[in-house]
Amino acid sequence: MITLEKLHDALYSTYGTTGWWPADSPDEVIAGTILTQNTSWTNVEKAIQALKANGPVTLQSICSMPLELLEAKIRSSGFYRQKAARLKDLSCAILRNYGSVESMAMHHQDEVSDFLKNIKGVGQETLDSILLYALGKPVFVVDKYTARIFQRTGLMDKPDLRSIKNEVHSLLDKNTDALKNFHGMIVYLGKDYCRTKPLCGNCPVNNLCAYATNSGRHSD
DNA sequence: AACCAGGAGAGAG
DNA sequence: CTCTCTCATGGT
Repeated sequence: MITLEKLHDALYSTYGTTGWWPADSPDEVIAGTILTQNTSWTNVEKAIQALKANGPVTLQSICSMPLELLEAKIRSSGFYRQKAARLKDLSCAILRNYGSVESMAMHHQDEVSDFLKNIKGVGQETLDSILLYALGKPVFVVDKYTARIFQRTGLMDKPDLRSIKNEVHSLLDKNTDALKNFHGMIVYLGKDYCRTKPLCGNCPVNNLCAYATNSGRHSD
């Protein structure tokens, strides 16, 4: 019988401190949250490199960039027309309302959430990723892998967003760094062992890789 | 060469 | 509220 704490500790003994989210600044985190939607991180990295070609990625530079140029730069991340329009709108909206990511971070979580939720392109996971990784709010980010792992390890019968969050929040309290790293370790688990090696023969964390991907599934 | 990647929104039932 | 379709590139 696995517990959430055991899962967390098993991951930690393998991955330790991951340093997730990889970005030079909170502004770059926000760009990344849009670009990575249903897209592999390697494709996102290329887009971010292109954005960085003439200086750091800032909301200001994205907001003032011509849409066509932004589309061209982020093309490698897929869905580039949608993403370019949404990323530009989001960047301008944050600047208009708060002036900067730093001053947005000083507002209360609920207020910022209400603001972001009403922007097209910001769904649940993107919202939580911005809250946690760009603003430092204590929110656990639940992605596809997380739900699968929680279900297939037997941690939960039918994991839904709310119950996953509740359990993790009660384990890690409001420890922002721990919340960042738990999600980071789950990303690493999927990235390192569950994509190119579907059978996950040498997964370092007991049988967890088999649970983290659609390939090599047992039963749902 | 099909299949999928850290999703989100619009429309239908 | 729960499906289903669409958006699109790049790696395996």
